[in-house]
Amino acid sequence: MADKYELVIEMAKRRGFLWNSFELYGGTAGFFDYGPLGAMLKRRVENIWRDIFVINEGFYEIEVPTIGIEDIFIASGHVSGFSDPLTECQKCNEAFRADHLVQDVVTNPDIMSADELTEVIKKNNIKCPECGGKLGTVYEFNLMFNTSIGPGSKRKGYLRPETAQGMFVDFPRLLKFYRDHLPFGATQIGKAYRNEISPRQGVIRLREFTQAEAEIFIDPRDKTHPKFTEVAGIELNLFSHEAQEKGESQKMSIGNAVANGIIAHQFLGYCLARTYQFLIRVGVSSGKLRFRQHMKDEMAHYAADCWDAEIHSDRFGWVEIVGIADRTDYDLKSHSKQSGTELSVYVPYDTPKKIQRFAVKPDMGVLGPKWKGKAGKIAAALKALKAEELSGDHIELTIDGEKITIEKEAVTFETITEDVHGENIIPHVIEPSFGIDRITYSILEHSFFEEEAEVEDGEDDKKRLVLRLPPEVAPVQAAVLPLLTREELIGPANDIIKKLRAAGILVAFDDSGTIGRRYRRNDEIGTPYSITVDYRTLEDGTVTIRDRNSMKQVRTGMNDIANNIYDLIYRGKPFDKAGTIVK
RNA sequence: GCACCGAUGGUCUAGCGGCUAUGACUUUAGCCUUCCAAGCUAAUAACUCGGGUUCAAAUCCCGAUCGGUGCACCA
Repeated sequence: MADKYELVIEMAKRRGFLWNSFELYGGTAGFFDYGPLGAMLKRRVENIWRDIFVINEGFYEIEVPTIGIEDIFIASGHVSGFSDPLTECQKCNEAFRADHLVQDVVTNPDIMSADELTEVIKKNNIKCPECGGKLGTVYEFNLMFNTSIGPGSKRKGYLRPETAQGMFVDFPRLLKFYRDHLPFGATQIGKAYRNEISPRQGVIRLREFTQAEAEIFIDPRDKTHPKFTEVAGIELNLFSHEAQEKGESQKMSIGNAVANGIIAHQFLGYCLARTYQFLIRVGVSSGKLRFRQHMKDEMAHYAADCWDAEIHSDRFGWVEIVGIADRTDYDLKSHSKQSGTELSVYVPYDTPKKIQRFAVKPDMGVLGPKWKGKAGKIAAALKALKAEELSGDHIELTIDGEKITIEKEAVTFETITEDVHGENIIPHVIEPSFGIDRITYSILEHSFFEEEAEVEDGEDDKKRLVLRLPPEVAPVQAAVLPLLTREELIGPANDIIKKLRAAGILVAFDDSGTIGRRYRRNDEIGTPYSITVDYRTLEDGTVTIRDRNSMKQVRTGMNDIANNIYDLIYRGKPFDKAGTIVK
């Protein structure tokens, strides 16, 4: 009956990967603690993400407050759009979306306030669709956690529901940092918060979770990627619109998918490829990974194309762990409007363009003294006029409802030809957005194996629990085990520990119980390598290294043990090159 | 948020109105042990919380919390 989720979570709790938060006080749904091993695992996943997106792609990381002011979320649409108007039946207590109930009677319920919706329901005598009962007052349930900034409640604040807005808000600073050149990107790894109505599914649906997001600002006219050829050959499991209608995903190279128009453009394809490489590197199994394209009706209206990386989970089926979207210029435009600041990039042309422009020049020397305070408005109105409107003897204007007549001497106009060297464009945004908690859980589930161990005569079936984590993400990277609990073996073991720690390797010492038990303990938490000190160590200074996956051993010198282990973990050194095979 | 089901050491579990609350595994200390968990000895450790019924509640009732399942929600 126990499914894999149960097995994995049980192990994770017992060994210190994941704990329910606030357990001491009974716990609260939607919150999880990372224990000592879980926190380390998660940190290593984040660091690999940094290696790929920050170091190799050059998208510097920023860090902004997790609390945002109201303006940000008005611009992003979260204040209005991240809430649902609910109404409850007074009789059967069922809750309904008020906007859905009135959509037949009014044209655009989306933009109506709760009060307006209440009014509409009352006027049209709309009843509970379940039992026909009376419906209560409409209220907004917003999924953002809110708070107030400073004493009193004047300044509203919200815990951010995504890290993305931080990068958009800092756009002008980022643009300067990158010296006014497109494309550029910024990333952020941090907490985000959503006050889910009823979170279930353990660590899959959290109220506080960690996102790793990149916002990459590109020229909307050029969505190619200079390094596209590097990834064009990578084959992905694609679940496109068409594939979803057929119900079957297809293997296809990124190059082909872009060429055939399945993926909208190179830049998006490139992000899919790097996402794939990241997920495989941290330990998601490729056979349980697919990229699903959003259907047209599921995509945000502003998005050009959107793909989710999904992993297959034993209990939950296909689960979204990454979203990769072309958000076009939606976010920058919204913040531009809300803040009243232009958010654009000046892009020079290769060769300057000749542009013919009609220019109106009000003579402020005449207008100023005559019209005083109104002169500014008059000048602005004049500039908006066309040639034929300016050519009469008098020009009639209406300023603040007052008719004003301007003599033609007060204004000159001409059509001028000038060189234009470039233009301001609003970049498009490509957004790969990663749910780090879901990825961390996926790794645990995909790495978790229950194996039949060899059984000697007269023994029952034996199970070996092993977490086949990639060495690079394993929280404990090496265990040092004296074969027997004896002083003379513990000495060299401590020397080895010192060397490994100096090389930045997280190492555990364990001398409790039989050697077999200790191997199993380490298998269960995914420790990739165990170093055993035996009596031969005292004779010739060699130790054995045991490989967690194969349970094979090599014997090697303890002098360069740190380099040896480091190469095994980080440089992909094959295990049989680490020493001479034992047996 | 609604409905149904569940909750006992770290983990799994016995209990069915009255016990000093089973047992196993784990863990810890010691013994033994020269390479793949469960040899020996000992120790630590639990009735989710709050009310109620009763002489007496882990056990019955009510509520809360958490977990599971279905519905709703998931920008």
